Amino acid sequence: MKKICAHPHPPRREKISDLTGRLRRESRKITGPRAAILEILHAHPHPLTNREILSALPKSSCDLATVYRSLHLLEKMGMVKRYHFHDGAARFELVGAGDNGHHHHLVCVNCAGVVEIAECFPEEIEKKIARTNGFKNVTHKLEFFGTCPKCQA
Amino acid sequence: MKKICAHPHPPRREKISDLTGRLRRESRKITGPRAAILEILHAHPHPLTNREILSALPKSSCDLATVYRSLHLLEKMGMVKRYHFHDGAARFELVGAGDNGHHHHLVCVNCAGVVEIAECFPEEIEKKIARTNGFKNVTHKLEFFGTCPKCQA
DNA sequence: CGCGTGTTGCAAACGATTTGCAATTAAAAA
DNA sequence: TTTTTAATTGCAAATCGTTTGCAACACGCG
Repeated sequence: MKKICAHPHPPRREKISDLTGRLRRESRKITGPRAAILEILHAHPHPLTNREILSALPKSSCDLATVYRSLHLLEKMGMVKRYHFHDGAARFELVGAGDNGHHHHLVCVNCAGVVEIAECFPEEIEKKIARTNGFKNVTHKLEFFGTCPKCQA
Repeated sequence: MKKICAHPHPPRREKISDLTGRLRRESRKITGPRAAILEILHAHPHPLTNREILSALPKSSCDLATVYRSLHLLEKMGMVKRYHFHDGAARFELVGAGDNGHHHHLVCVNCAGVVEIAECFPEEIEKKIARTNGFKNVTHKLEFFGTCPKCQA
């Protein structure tokens, strides 16, 4: 119920120094907690909850509130993306430098294991939907749910 | 920030008596609160939060906890479907009798107005995703977000 | 090295949702 | 219709994820 299933990974990765550089450029401080959080996000290429990040952090590096605040900041700067899976908790994943981070996941409803999915909702159809309804700046949230191989007992 | 935008509606509708019948068949009681909640869901063909349902109910028909419990029951019986839009609150929408209720929404990020969307994620691609990753019983959650005509100031 | 502003820890506040329990009531049984 | 019984409700307290006020603190510029 807690393990992570198989998950092939895209090659986009960014050096930690690049990450901190982005922070510095916006006159934000590179504090201990932030550096540690970036390390964790960098090491776990899956959406993580605030609590998961906290417990992955070296021996009480910081307070849970700081994790929340850091992720807000990173999200506002476009460095992480927020996801919502089955439970109520928000999850965050690092976004590559050039990358806009838009992609989807296939989540196991049993063990919560995550696989990144390359496929996306067809752009032309999304445009048509926007046009038909007179909406602007239309985007989408899309996640797949199912039972992973290991959990098909 | 609170009004509902335009929203064409599919013809699927079910008589209240059919709804209560479904309850009765599972030896659940047709109580005042439940009947009232079904009325509201039937009258508002959009996903509603528990709180919205409560305040739409005739003059304190019941407690908020009862709304929560009723919607859990209805969800478990497959009579309503749960959605998550931008804010943290769950929203529920009645599911037609034959219908499995699977459809998506286009939500205005400004006024929270909702439009039902007929389009769905291509089934063959979903099947391919499931096959490729060895997952079973794969479904998806898909919602569109954008700015509705009225909110494009 | 000292200062000023961005940051943090802590605890309290919050909003959504859940739950224990005793009182209530719809529906089956008599 | 009355009785019986199990489902249901109200209320308040408990949870959970998340946010925030505030005083203490620490980057990093000069």
